[in-house]
Amino acid sequence: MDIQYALLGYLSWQPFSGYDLKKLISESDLFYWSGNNNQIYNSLVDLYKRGLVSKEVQLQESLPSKKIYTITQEGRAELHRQMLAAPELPDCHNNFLIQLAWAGDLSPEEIDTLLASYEEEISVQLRMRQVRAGVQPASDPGSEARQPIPNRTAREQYLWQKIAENMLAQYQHELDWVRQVRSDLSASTGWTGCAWRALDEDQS
Amino acid sequence: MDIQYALLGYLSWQPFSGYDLKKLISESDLFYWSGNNNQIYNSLVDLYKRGLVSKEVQLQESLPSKKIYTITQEGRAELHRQMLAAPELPDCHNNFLIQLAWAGDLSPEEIDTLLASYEEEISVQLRMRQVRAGVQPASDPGSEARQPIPNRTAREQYLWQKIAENMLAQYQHELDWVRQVRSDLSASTGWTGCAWRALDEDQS
DNA sequence: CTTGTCATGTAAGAGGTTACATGATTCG
DNA sequence: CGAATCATGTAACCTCTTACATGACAAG
Repeated sequence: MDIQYALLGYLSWQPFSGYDLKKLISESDLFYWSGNNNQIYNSLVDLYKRGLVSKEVQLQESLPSKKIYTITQEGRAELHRQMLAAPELPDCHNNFLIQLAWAGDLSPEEIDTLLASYEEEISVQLRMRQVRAGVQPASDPGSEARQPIPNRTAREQYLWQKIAENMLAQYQHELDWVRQVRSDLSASTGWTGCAWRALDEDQS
Repeated sequence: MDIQYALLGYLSWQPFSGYDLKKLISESDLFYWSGNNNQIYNSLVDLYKRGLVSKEVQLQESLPSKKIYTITQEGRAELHRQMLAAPELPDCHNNFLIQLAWAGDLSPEEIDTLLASYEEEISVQLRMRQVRAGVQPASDPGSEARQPIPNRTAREQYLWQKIAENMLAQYQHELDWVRQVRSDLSASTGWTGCAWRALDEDQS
């Protein structure tokens, strides 16, 4: 349950409703999230049961009533405990690599088409995330980087920036990798269209 | 269900038992896997129901009987269809980044301890995977790179090598990143132990 | 005498996804 | 008139993880 940790983290800044938290999490690239609310509302109920947050219902005229959650002392203690926990290794589920692993029997053209569409997807994703992270393409002066919650400490801002850089660099690396694989493969079919095929048939 | 795809992939090489497949998958770094067998045996049953593999029971004296699975024509067709499917984006679950996101209130020493233990874990993992992938530390002539199934085509071998490089590079990048963050943070507490603290208290 | 290998499975539970449900209001 | 926003939730489902179960044999 790492979504709970994220919820508790946001609530350590200020009280929020479930709806607010949903938006914060869906707008942030840090939290991989299915996009549906069920998990957040259930987690909040659970946090409440465990006494880590308190709840206050705000009635609104002609709008559904809000539930404002506030972090408790126990919540802050739990958050602090989690902060110091032994770090986990990242686990990356890259289905494309699995797909590629068995793609050796495809024709060079088919493989290249596959790699090209992966390259395109990664590059779109990278650009999207760059924009959201406030990386501007050197021109385009308008549109400031989004700053959802200001007034954080300098160290915290530094950490958030480094986290964003980490994730962007991963997409960048993936893009460089796929481009390199494509150029390798096209180079080797380039010299000798049948060199690969000859090798292949040699061993099969 | 990407484990099924991997199973079908291995079975496209040659027939295997569930136990064999379990070992292949657990020894390979490509497939993130909980380490338990349930998923594999169930997936094989499912593949069998869908007619993608056939099954043959081999009785052995004084050993449990084996079930040897062989890929069918429909299985090969399905594998080929999956090969050409639209690639998915990688989804990386890096819990450490989430942990770090809320660690801004820790003391510089506590953050560095946290980063140091992450660095250690990544570096251990990287070395382990380098060894398994056959990357030798320039000395140490013995111990060849493991080659579970030889007789693959040259293109396939190239792809598997690139896949391994991709994953190693990701760990390497993670290691570089955490080292850079550590040196940044220690540098800024170095010049002025209280510069950070002053900034922090300014804004809180 | 305990641990590991061979070889298969069941059962329970945690976790996450998809879809459905409500109902007023505002914007194009 | 249809779609999006605000705001919360339920129910069914699928996947994955954890733990348990068997039973002979070999190695330290």
